Amino acid sequence: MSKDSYSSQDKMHLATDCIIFGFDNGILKLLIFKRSIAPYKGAFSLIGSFVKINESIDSAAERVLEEITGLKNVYMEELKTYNSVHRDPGARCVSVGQYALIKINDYDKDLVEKHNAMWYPFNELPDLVLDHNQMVKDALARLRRKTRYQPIGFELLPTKFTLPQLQSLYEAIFQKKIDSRNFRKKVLSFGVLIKLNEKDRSSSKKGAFLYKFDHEKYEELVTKGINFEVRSFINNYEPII
Amino acid sequence: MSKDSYSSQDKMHLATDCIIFGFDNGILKLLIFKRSIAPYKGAFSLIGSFVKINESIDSAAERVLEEITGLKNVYMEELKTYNSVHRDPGARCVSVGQYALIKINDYDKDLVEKHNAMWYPFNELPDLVLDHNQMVKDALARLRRKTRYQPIGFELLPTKFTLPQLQSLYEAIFQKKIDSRNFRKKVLSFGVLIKLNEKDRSSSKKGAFLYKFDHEKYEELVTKGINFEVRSFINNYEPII
DNA sequence: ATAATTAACGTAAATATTACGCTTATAAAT
DNA sequence: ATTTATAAGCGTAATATTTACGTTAATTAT
Repeated sequence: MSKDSYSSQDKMHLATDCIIFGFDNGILKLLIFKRSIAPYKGAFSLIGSFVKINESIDSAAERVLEEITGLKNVYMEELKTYNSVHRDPGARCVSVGQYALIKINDYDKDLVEKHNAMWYPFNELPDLVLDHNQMVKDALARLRRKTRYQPIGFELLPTKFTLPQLQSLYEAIFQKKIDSRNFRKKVLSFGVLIKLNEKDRSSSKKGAFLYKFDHEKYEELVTKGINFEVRSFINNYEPII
Repeated sequence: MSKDSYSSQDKMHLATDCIIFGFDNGILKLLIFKRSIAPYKGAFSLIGSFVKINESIDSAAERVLEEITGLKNVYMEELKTYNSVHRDPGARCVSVGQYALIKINDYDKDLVEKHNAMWYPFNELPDLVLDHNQMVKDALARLRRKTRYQPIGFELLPTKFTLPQLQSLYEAIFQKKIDSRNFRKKVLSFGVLIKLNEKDRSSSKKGAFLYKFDHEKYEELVTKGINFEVRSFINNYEPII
């Protein structure tokens, strides 16, 4: 949800709301915005839109996402529907949550600012309208689950990234410290990382080698039925409160 | 989808379709029905309904499920939305797939027959209307994924079941032979099965002990963060074609 | 009795995970 | 120049889990 105004009481509305994740220097963030128009003027909300009669739900989500961040071709996936009859007091409105993973340096800062949107650390989110806080929780749960068996996290990192960066992303997602030696061993063993002849020195004197994700190799292994399950993520991570 | 007739071209319809799994003596089956009214009269279809303005999507699914099988309190979960603009040539209709797992001996046979519904082995499904075959594929993929880490399969077995039965269920879901000694060891190790002092002799002279699922213990372990991941299911099972 | 069949139990070998210790490269401080 | 501090990178032994497969048990039919 997060739209303009309603009219008829007897019409079924279909909307989509985007749970937009970003990863900023060790911190998992969410893009939300402060509504400048009624209803819920001044309140925080996810970014969403009604679905038009001649567009698919993902098109609608892509449309708002581009409108607000300037980004196209973003990783996005359906989360679930939010459909309780009275979730939106203004009208019967079913909303399809979609979670998106974006590379946080790529978005259009002017656009975001213009729309009153801003990045909030996941742990410091304000109250959001309607059931949007629930959507956010569900999205993190899904992100965690998906991350267990699919190297989806790469969507949140720049194209070139270091192993320590990758590790800190997983630590942010699971809210859990990981042993760096075992982490390195495990992720390299999948064989989908290409080591570059370049270092990133922004966080240490020694500098860490940059890697990129080998999409081709990944697809090849997926069709072979290889699993990317990471056992150490599975156990003992912090619950989502 | 799977409804009566449409009127306006400019209205967004919301429907739900149920992918109903059953497990019958080693074979995974699906409950579908032969439409006796237009549109698609005579064609096979999933069981579905429009969602009414004053009911949630799950209520709608529960409503049709009860209408056709007589069953209440069935395990059911949202799969995903099917929302491409032209998926239904009759109108703009978004359908939410819901998959349900039922104990195949419990349903009301007269009701099912009356509605032209019937159980088909998963591997021998006929062509279904619209995108229903895709829904079925997606549902199996989801069932497999979910089964990996949650003992969801019990929903498909009678309350009392034997270990060989449980194994054959997993073999049907993953289309893969499992070593019975290792299977037994693994599932018992979770500690959520209660051995009964009763045997089922329907499939062997020796007879196999009956077990029941310990829901309480299961919930307790889940809150403790125990995982029910079964590694041997993860690898090398048959792809869904 | 014996054979045939499914169920149940056990154990060794192969793999994978976990818990650490140690070295390396470099910039900043002395 | 040398030392120091720090993150990065590599390796290995201990532990746990999975896999492969041999054996025994209960029962009915012959």
